[in-house]
Amino acid sequence: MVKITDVARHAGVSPSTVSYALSGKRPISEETRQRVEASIRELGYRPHAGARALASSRSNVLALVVPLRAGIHVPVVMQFAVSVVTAARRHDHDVLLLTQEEGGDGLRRVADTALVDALIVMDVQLHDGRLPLLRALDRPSVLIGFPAEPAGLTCIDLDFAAAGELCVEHLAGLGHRVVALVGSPPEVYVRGTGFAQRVVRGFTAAADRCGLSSSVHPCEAGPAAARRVAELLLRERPALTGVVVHNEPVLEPLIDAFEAMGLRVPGDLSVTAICPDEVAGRARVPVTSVAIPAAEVGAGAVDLLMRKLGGAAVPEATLLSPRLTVRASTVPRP
Amino acid sequence: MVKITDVARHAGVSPSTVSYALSGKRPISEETRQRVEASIRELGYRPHAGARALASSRSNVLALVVPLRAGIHVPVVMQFAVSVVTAARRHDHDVLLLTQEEGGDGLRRVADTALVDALIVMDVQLHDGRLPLLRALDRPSVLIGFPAEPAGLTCIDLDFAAAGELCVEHLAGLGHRVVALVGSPPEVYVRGTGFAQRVVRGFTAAADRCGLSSSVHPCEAGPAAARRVAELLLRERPALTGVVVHNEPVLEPLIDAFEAMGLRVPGDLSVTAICPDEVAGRARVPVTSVAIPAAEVGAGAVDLLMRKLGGAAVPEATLLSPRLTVRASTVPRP
DNA sequence: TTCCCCCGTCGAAGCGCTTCGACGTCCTGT
DNA sequence: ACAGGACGTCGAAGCGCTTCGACGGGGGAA
Repeated sequence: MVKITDVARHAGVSPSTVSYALSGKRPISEETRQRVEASIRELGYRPHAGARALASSRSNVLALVVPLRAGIHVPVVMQFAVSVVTAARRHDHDVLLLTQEEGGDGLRRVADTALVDALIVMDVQLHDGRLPLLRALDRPSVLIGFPAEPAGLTCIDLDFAAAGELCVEHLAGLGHRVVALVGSPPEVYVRGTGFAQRVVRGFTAAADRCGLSSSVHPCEAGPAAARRVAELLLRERPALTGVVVHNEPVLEPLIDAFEAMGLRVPGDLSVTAICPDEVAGRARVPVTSVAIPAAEVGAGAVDLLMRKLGGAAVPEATLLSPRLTVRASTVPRP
Repeated sequence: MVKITDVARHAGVSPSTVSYALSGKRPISEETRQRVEASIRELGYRPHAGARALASSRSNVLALVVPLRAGIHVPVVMQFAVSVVTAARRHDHDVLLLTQEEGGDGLRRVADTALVDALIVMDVQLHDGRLPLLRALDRPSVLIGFPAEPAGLTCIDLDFAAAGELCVEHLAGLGHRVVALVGSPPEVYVRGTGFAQRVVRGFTAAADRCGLSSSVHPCEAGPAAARRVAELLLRERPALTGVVVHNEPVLEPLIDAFEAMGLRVPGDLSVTAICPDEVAGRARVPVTSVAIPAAEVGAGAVDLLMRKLGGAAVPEATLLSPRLTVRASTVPRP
């Protein structure tokens, strides 16, 4: 293994000079830097990560905790993860993968052993057991998602309330007067998943503001549940012409159910969804939707973390504005 | 930060004794170990990962390279990743996440900087550009998937040839005499994805062996392509009664297409697939299938790596036996 | 009883890097 | 012309841990 002293000898300088040439933490003459860089290339020098971490107390590694639980859309998680890795690499950092399973212990372990400099936690619950730990840890962290009490933490996420509003406003703008939200399974609300509740709030608020008649309907996964909800809507809200779906696996079955009941989409019913673009795009009728900007959120989380590691103050809450993509599933009210 | 010398002082022993008590690399009296452990607990000692890595030249971190490319089923990748992390934790190791995007450079970087002790590479192509690098690296690695020339490497995967055979044998056992394989998109074969070709080999070999009439049909993703293949099969192989599908996204559309053309599954046509259980299970007709044992493969890869790190010799090729789950889509030939 | 060897422990020497203080040298302002 | 800086470099002191050789004491074999 070639080490910094080898490079130093080869370039005719001291090890500290090599270090400074590499880090830029002190001025080094152009000529010396050239020589050092040439030696590094020639010898194929690679600084030893462990030694570096020990001396600098910086590992240049971030921890990423990914969720495993049911009900979360795996491809989106993957997009997050990939964008986090990509963004981290831009800042010369690597990413250590932790599973939710390990819980708080995993976080504490990688933080306490100085394996990582900072942490990103996905899928935060409203009353997440890891929150006290994250507050107490001596390393910076960023949450993807918002807990009930985000004070003292740094959080980033799509602005789900605004997403809910945006869908309603889009429908209202098309002249729809009676709208319904088909939401996540009941247990998601019970569990206290913040974003689901925030969608409901945004949906309801916007409907009230726009003077629409609105209702909210949690829905299990699967075609059977979709059919039940469709029947219920048809029966109890016959004037319904606008539907917002916040429940990926149910989107297609729900549209199928409507059609099976003689309601054409978008002819009789305009449908908009909050879901990944791929889900919206590949449905039988491409669905007007607000996408989860996974890549943006991931990159944003890394940027926040880097700023914190740099000692900068960052906002506690970062809400990404939703963007609505109009597709074939929404039309003006007949 | 509490360090090993603090523990040593607190327990009234030398730092080396603490180290040995922790690692077990030298005998330590029961009584001393007790005392050391008590001190560790009391002080909340956590060994510094970087220092440990530097002194022992072992980071206890594995690299995992995940693919990003189109055409691979994301949930399966995630299952791999999670099972790798879980298995690694059982061996007191952590997992560093790398994306395919970084290519060979990423592998070289984490290996050369001693950030990781060993590497797991997913989605290996038949003529993968990273193979020479992996062979040259001074750290052990395990490939998930088989390249054309696996000599000198350690590989693990589902035995796709056997999976193809198993599907055929299942159909043959039910009395079917004319079978077809609906495979991956043509580019997958062109790209040289080993497992796709191995399925074809197994399928053809078993059909020949069983005296069946067989044919192979690559197929693009999407319902349109599925319909085309269905029509082609109906037209050119009217006696067809058994189909093997090795193409997740096409499975459902294909069945839909058959039904739309008046062919009932399994009444007229028995269908079996090589795909994740969730895909097979959630289809309109639950499909008899051979699953990708992602968790097994991931855990197996980690085990191989640990053995290699321990200095043991391991087989170059590990093929996991396919298991066929019979569901509603296959019945005896009428 | 004597010799050996093993058990359990210690001290010290690094592992490879960063960083701090120090020290020339050369430039600039007055 | 000279003090005061800024610049560029060096040496040495660690960062916290593992590991190697050494050593005293006790037990078994002869």
